[in-house]
Amino acid sequence: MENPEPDLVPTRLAGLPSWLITQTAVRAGRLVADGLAAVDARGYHFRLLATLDEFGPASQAALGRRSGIHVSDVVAALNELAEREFVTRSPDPADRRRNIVTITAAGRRQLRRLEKRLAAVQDDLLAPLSPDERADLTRLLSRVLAHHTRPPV
Amino acid sequence: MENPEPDLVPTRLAGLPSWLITQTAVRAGRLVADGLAAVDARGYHFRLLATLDEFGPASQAALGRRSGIHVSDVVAALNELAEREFVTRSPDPADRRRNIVTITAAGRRQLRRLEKRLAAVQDDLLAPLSPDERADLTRLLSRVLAHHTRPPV
DNA sequence: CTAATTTCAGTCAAACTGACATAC
DNA sequence: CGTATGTCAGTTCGACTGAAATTA
Repeated sequence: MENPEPDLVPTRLAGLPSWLITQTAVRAGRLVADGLAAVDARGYHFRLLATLDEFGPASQAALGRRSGIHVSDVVAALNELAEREFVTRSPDPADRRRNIVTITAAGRRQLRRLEKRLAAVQDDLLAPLSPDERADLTRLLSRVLAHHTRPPV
Repeated sequence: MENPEPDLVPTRLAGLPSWLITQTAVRAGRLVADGLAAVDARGYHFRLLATLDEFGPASQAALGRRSGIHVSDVVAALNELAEREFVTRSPDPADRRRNIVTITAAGRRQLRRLEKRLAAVQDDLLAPLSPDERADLTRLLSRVLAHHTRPPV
């Protein structure tokens, strides 16, 4: 019982930027989820693996701040990643509250698979746009997003 | 325990269009939800009221197709709207499977309130963009969205 | 004492799934 | 018969909330 194709879409919706953004995000999210599901992963996994690979080992709290994932969700996602041995958790001797999370070699291989999938997704998602238009869209969205992301103190 | 401000965001995320779109959508969704919550409404309410106002009375199934809301969610949202007397449901004499849903005068007043709120939200959301840039963004998103919305047969 | 970290057990809105009864 | 409609109960993902235990 999937959502059927739309009839006429009300112009009050179709012209509303917030609606365009959230609806496009629904489509983007589906493409991403499908792409990652083929490798038995989801968005949080990519975000955490990419963050670990780019910044190196980190505490769960730091990981959450960098990836934009809530700390409590970091716990759950890391459980899943650790179970598949894509990351390891070890206590920080310098601060016994912390876990130091490290990406493994298998985790890096998985990350490469996820990146490959995601590159294909971007191409699919932005299919109707020329390279210049894709750059425009990226630039505009980056500015909007930055404006709504108060800088870290 | 809200999500803290981001540290450095990994460039692998920050440059990914799918990530920009979904993250911007998170911000947009928050602004919309907050704006509508002030009038004790949510997104589904606006979408249904706007659809009813624009196309007139309709069955729940047609309403779902036009607003992009799943039929089963239309049921729940209409329950909420009917309880506040913003819409009425009456059986269709010509097809006894159907309910004919109609917006009431109070519903139209509520819709006007919601539209006012949403106009302010758009302005807030797109604050860093010039009018031309806003139009560019809207145009680009419309094209992407249209491409991923197969036309009704 | 306050603050940060990890963890757990929830909530929430939006989208979706599966099933059922009823009517066309 | 197959299909459309309305309804209900349940799930999923991402984001968030509140609280507890531990340690700095």
